[in-house]
Amino acid sequence: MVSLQSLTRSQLEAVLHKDGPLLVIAGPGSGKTRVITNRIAALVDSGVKAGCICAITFTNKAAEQMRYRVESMAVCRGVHISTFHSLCVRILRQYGQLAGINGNFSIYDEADQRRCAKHAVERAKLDGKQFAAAKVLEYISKLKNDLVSPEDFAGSADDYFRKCIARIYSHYQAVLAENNALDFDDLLVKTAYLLRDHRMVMEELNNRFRYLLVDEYQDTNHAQYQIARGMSLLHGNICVTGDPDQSIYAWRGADIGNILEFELDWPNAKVVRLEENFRSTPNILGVADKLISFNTERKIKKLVPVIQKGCDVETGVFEDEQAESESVADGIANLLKNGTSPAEIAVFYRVNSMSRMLEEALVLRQIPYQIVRGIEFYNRKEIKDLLAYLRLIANPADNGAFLRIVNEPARGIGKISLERLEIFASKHKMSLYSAVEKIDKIENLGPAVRLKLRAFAAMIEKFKQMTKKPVAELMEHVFQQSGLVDGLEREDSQGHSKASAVENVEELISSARKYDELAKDTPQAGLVDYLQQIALYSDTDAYDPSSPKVSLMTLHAAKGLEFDNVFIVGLEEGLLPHQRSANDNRSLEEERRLFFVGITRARKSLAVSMCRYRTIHGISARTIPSRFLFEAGLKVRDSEKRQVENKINDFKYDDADSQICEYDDSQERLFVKNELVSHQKFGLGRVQEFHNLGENSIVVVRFISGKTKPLMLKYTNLTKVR
DNA sequence: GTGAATCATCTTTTT
DNA sequence: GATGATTCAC
Repeated sequence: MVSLQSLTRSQLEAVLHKDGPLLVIAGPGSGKTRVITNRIAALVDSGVKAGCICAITFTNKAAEQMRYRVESMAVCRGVHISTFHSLCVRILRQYGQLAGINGNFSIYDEADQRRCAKHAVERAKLDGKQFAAAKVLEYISKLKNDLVSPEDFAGSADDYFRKCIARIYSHYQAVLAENNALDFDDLLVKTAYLLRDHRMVMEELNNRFRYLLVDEYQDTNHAQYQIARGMSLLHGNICVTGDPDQSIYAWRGADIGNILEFELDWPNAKVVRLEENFRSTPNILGVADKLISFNTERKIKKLVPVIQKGCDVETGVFEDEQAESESVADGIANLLKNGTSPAEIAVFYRVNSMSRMLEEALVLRQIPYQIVRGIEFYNRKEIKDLLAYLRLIANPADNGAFLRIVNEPARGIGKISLERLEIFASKHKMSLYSAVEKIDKIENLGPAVRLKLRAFAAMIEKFKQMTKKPVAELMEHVFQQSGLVDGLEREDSQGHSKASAVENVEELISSARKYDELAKDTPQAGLVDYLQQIALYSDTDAYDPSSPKVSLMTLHAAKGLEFDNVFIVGLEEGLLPHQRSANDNRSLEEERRLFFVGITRARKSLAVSMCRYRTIHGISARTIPSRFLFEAGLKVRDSEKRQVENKINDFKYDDADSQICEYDDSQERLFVKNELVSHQKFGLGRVQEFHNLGENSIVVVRFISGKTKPLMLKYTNLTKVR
């Protein structure tokens, strides 16, 4: 335990507040983590049993880190620390039967969900093109996050589209139930309902966890809010920590209102504000502060710097992403040369696809890096295939798993045969797997296919007998016996075997071995538990703070982390703020917070950059500097070194003042919403937004093609149509 | 009926 | 540039 003397007065207040609701509004770098761990220690110190404390974090990784910190204080061993989703899995396995949930449920990932959604659209007899799976799922997910059931929604849906969605939603839930599967959102939804509808569950959980702690509370959605509330209803010992300015998950249903209205919900709540910043230099904080002040929906909060002045935030403008990447890599190489540890350097970007160029530049300079969530490990084909075998073994009702592997490796069981199997299964309301057991009753199947399907089922039955063995052993066995390994080792037409795929599977098996080791003494250990855990594991969790590597990650993944030196790339309109968020003010403010989060990760140095041209979807296009650069007061100037003298570029970004007078100030340069305009390349369009930023004014135009584009007035030839 | 090959489509962020 | 749907050759 850190000596209490080293805490500030407000930190101390939060640490020592024992009973009753507590809201900690903690700005970036304000020592929140320290407060949480010390508060847990203080609770245990005052006689609370460690097992009665439950801390909920946002990511598995955060849980792991907190577990590490808390358990390093020996008395605190036994505190329950997990994410909402893991906690829900545990609750559902224990109490799920009350809501008709079989304990060995599968957890469906995006691909499985898409399949179910398609199925649901079919059953609702609607057009799969008009109701694309991704769109439908997005809608359903929103409903679930708000705890709106299919019945509720069917009752309130008043237009055609919503009525259709309501039908699909209800079919979708039926499909999931048939597969004995829950999707990510269901984990929360079912738990919230369990707490609401079964007083016994609520009481038991309240008695078990006398103290509840929720971190990153600004990013909780309504379902999570209800779960947290239900779990502390009887004792009221709920402590939430977070920062409204760092809410970046509204798109996933996070409700910033949860934190803003905590005091309404718990009128006797104590509120502590941590506004001092022990992390960043005043230079960095100044930029963050200026930027975030452009947001209207916020509680005014100052960032009070504590540490001394450092160097200024650098802004680079580059020709294209290659030049940008090289400059970043050079900058990193320089830092390393001066003795900085690679673990203290990070590069952030808005979208995952932007990592490629950076990687190339780093590889070239032999700089070690780790990429947080690159091509996701658990999304690889070979991994999903093997896991699908295990899923089917654990949960024979899992049609998704069945379809994935019944012909993987190829066994000569084709689409048409499977269609017939599916028709039979749905007619008799059974799973595909049990339909195979009744295969003699199915008409229209060739004798060869019958034989093949029977052999497949026999193989799965054999695997089933091994489920008591350690997961790693079973996995190894399945990998060998299923024929997957042969498929991967066999050389393809170009003479390459998929050695890396085999390596990936080996990695999976060794991680299963680790699981067997760690879980062997817990009562729930086994195949089902393993699969349920792994389903919640994302590659974000692969980030290892102790390894001496430069970190590359999205701005979202950067939440909760800090580094001495930070690079943020791609400060361009359409990218940051992202195109799809530029339409309404709320998501624009979220983009601003996203940049804010990125900025405030940096302790000593921060460099942001943009490109004049960026290649998106194979086409290189002229970009517009992000409005956030101007808002943050960042001077955009050419970085001299890497500039290619290009006469075609009839403009320069440097020293904005020098070019104010490049165009006259007439009314021609002021636009209003819905005004008709014409662009020499894109044609006719209507003004959607106009941001009057002087010479940096931005017009967002929806063109006749249906595309909406942000344009920087000074570089575009936009004329009014009268 | 099966499996490979081509074509078309969409591409933000994540538990 | 990956994923799924469709086509095409066996």
